[in-house]
Amino acid sequence: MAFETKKVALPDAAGELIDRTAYEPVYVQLVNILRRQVASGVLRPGDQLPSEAQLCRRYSVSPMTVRRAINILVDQGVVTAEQGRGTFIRPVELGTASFQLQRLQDIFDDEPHTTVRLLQARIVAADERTAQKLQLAPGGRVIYIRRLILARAEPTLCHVEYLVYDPTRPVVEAEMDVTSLRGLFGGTGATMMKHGDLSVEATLLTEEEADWLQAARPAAAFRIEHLFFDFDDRPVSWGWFICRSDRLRFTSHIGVRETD
Amino acid sequence: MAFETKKVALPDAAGELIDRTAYEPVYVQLVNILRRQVASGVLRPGDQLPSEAQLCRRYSVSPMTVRRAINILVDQGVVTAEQGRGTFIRPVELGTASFQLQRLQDIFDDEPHTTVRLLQARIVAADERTAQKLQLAPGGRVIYIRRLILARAEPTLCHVEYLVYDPTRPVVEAEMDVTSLRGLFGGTGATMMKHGDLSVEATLLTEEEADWLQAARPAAAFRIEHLFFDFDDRPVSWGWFICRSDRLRFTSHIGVRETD
DNA sequence: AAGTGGTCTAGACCACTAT
DNA sequence: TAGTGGTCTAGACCACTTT
Repeated sequence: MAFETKKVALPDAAGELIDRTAYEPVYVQLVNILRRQVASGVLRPGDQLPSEAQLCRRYSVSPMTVRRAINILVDQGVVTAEQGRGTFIRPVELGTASFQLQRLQDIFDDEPHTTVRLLQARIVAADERTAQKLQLAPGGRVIYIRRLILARAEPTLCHVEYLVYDPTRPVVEAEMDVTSLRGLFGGTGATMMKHGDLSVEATLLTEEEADWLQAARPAAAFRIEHLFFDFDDRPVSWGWFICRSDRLRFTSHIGVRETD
Repeated sequence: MAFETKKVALPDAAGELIDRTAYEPVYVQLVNILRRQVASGVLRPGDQLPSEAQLCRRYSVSPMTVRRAINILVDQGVVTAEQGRGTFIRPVELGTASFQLQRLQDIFDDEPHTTVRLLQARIVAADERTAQKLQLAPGGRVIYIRRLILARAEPTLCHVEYLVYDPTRPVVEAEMDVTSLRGLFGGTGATMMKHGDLSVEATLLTEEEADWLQAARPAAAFRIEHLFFDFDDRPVSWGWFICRSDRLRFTSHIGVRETD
């Protein structure tokens, strides 16, 4: 039984050839051939790949093309290449899993079904924590903004943001399009940020937040904090999103599937 | 004033050359030169990079080497290349942020300071949800394991796991090294898993969990669920980690710094 | 000494976009 | 038509590991 499946699997995987007439580039075909061998179990963690010279002959491609394919597999975390020794299939590791914040962005980008409601917006003196984050003198002025984001009419996200208030900085005006998150994270706003730091925590909803998000307390939520800097590396925006956990889930996959 | 900084910045960034005697490969040097131009603001979102031919002449390198450098910048999300048009600096986007589960793995890997305490381990009949996840007939047998992980003597993580109980599968014995998480996620265990699915949620601690983690209720925590498959694509392990949010934080960065 | 991966060259040809 | 990125070749030379 086990023998039968092997008899079928091996020639299939080992017998693949490059199709020079195909739309897919050769190096992509080679990546997929090797990925399939890992995904099907022909190649297992710890196994050594054929050497680059062997792969050149086996698939009738030039060394550079083989190297390109292998570099991609290295980037994808499928194999590790060790100079002088060889290239080996990597075992699956829990730590390699990664979660994309794209899931949050998707909510904003689902335009016709997403609306932003302005809850508060006013100029205030920064408290100690805010002043420290935005590198302001204590009591410096900031724009305090509180937004509620509704996805398909369901309250989904709270957003609290503190913006440096400085009339000489043009960024302020762009940000003041307060009922559009795209202003901040999609279009023009993004081009005014050089970089930013982000962190994700689990937190309890406050009474106020639960009220806005129409959730019963106690309830757990994601807290996604952000700190953005302009092109002079000065902080311009500090704040956080609060998102009900049942409205946002981060998923990931480790190990090799046929294709990505 | 603004003119002065420009006078200093431009020749600095534009005047860099490749050092052929350096230990760093040429393509890495070129990546870093271009990254510095983005990080310093010489190149801004939307700006077009010099063409590949221009870069070849400018830095006296071959086309393949320039292409390699640019491909790396594309992979890093710094630029986008559009055939026939040119290569352009990408604006910073929130959605590109990614969080690595390595932060969790680090806790396990900090060996001398991490201990695993077995709370429960027994063979039980799978409930409906477990049977569905592990693709078992209702009432099929599973090994139920509950562990507490202490990092530097502090209770940090709970782990609940259901393993398919099948004496014909060798994986079971390897897993039964119940007081070592490395068995599952570091060494031998990992080589028996072909792939797995993971998800992260925010959740409330149950009474039992709060007790074990020595936390006051109500408290928020991360819930990291996992489902692992063997080389025949059969599920072998389903479970989840519960981690106090104050003991685990996921951080990320978007935009370009001098180097990664 | 033989075999491995790592870098780099100097082109060629193609597909696409703009003018 | 000119300029752009995209692919691919057939080598060369180097650094490293193993035998």
